[in-house]
Amino acid sequence: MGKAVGDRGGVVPLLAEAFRECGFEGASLSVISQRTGLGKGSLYNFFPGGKEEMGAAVLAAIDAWFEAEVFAPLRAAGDPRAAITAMRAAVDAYFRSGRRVCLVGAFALDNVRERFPGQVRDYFAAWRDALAGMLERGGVAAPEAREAAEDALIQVQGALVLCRALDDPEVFTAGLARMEQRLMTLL
Amino acid sequence: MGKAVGDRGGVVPLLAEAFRECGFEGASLSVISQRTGLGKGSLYNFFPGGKEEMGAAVLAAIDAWFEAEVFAPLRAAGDPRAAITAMRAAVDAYFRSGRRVCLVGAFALDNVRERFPGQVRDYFAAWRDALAGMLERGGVAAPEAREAAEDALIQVQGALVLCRALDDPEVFTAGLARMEQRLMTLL
DNA sequence: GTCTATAAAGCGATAGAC
DNA sequence: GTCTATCGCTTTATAGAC
Repeated sequence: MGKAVGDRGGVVPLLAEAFRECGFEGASLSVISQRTGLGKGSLYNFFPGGKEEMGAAVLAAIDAWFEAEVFAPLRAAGDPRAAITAMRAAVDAYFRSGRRVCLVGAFALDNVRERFPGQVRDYFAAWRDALAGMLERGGVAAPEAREAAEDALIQVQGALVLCRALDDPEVFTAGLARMEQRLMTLL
Repeated sequence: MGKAVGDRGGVVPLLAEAFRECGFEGASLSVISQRTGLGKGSLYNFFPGGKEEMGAAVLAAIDAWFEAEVFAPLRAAGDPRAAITAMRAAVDAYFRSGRRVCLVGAFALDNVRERFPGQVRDYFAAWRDALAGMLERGGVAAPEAREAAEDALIQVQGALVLCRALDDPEVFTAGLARMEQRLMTLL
């Protein structure tokens, strides 16, 4: 049984958790119905496009969160070293120190990716570009900044995979620490 | 339509490709039937346990390949630097420069993981331990060797995720190169 | 050993009462 | 706006002919 949620905006976070924990295909409408406390009729009232629209809404919400909490701060002027530490803290909090999966990364590996190719790509591209831009403002040359940004994203995603596979949260925490340290040495 | 394969051993690679390209849930029996050219009756003759047994057989085959081509060479005595280069080459070839997904990593992110927890964990643990042991023989202290090994695995898995998400094979190639370089600087 | 036919269950999605 | 009932389809798995 799930919570009672009044509007579409309140449903999206529950959908996101369902997709994260069960996978997009594994989160059937009956699972979603149980978790949200809403009947299928209500779900289709909020999302006439069905699961496809639910997935798109969840990806949009994730992108909006990162835009506000991670990308925008990176783009804002400010101490680069402080920005890196803030990014690390936000990422660690969001992924609950590795206990939470990155839905966008999971979609990318799965063939669910082919249903939301633009949203998956844009999420990572926006993150990479925001981080690379910040590094450039900190004095790093453009090609090196871009490579370092890609490397940081790889570190986050890889740490999530290995952390889940080994079932060891420390793997994620240590990986994030190395990511932060490597970015710091560039500045 | 698929190839005609005579025995169970010949079917497993086709199953692996089906799971990689469609995901474990997305690779339905009808898809598998088409790709292997075998009817459902034949498939259940080879794998009485159904998809569960197919998944386990594929994971076992992947583990066997890496055991022979990656883990064992790492455990064998020999020049550590040459061993690192050989590992990089084997990994790059196996994942087809990023165009192929790591099924074990995909299972780890998806909740399919809960169906094969031991096999997913053992694959990464064996890789990490073989690599860490090789680094130790090269003179790296045990804790640093283990961390470097975990970091290398993170690099591979993260590069596969980002490469797929951005649809850019160069992301994988560059990530592997950084992995190799970082391991080299330890020796 | 391989096939076709079929069973039983679950899926996403819809209709219509309230 | 929310529910229940139901549609049509696909799923995994089995049975039985050959």
